[in-house]
Amino acid sequence: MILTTRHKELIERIGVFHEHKGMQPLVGRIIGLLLIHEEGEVSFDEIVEHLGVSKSAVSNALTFLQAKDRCVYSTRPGDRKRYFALKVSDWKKDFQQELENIAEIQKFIDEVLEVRTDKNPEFNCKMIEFSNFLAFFKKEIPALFERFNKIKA
Amino acid sequence: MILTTRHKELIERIGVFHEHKGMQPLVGRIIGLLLIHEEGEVSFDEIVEHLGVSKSAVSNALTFLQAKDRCVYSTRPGDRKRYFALKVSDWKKDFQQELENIAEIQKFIDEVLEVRTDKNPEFNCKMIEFSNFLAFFKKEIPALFERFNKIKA
DNA sequence: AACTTGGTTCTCTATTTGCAGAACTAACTG
DNA sequence: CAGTTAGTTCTGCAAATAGAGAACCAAGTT
Repeated sequence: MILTTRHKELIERIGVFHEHKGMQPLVGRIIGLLLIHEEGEVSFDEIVEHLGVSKSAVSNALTFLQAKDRCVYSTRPGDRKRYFALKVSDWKKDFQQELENIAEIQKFIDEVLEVRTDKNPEFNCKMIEFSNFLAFFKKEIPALFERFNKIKA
Repeated sequence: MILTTRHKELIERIGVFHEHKGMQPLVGRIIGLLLIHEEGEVSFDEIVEHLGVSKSAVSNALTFLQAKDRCVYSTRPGDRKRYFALKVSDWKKDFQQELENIAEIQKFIDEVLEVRTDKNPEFNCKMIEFSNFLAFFKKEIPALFERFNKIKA
């Protein structure tokens, strides 16, 4: 597959988006490439060539993506190459994970409430409300997916 | 206010939590301190002392927090010091912002769909479903807050 | 006007990060 | 078993980051 300027530019933007989420640059670029590549499966050296980076960098980035369960490879009979693909099927799981992650702050809020005195009841009150909201939010996550499945059907 | 080991350890953990979100270390620690400090308002040099860091580092971190609208300071008559506090009142806005941020990926998904051929319809199909879900999710965010307000009342 | 206080800005440095390139391994190939 | 292919691991470096410390500024004090 030949990448146009538009493809390349989109890969870069997907890359920086993921950088903002804390991923290292190349990891984000690879996600972009795997999203854009028409076959969805891209060999190791295609990644090296399309992104113009070293084999070592690609190897490390792919190891990371696989460890995070965001990427898998398949092989073909009579071909030693590995063909890497995103686990797009898992987007629900991933998204749910992200939602749960941002609600993680509740643990800290609750710990903070344990150690706080009642010198500033207004502050404490706000924190309690936030904690309650986060608890509510966590409970709502599965319901959200159910409602989506319902309207889709 | 005297910080116990438990306080300090909690501040550190809140710090690393925020580091994982891409903030620089000291910024996360300051958030922790402002959460834990019983008055909720902490002077510049109290921050310096409690966290054992330089004035310059604190100055930069506070500038950042204020720019991100996560922190404000107030002053007191006859006292030149600034007393810094988290904008805890804004937690709803902040949380909503975070939710919208993670749904930002939809823009990229849609752009990707524009440039993809139909060589892998299964892949495309998954992506379309994901995009639909994200659109649904964005619409649901305000409703979520409304429902919370209702059960709270 | 010199001194203090409260904070900012500038310069420099230690650490960390992200990657290149080379050396290496493992499996196949002639 | 020498050579190729596919990818990994190791070593080293350039750039980015985070923060220290000093110089600095602005406002009040003596």
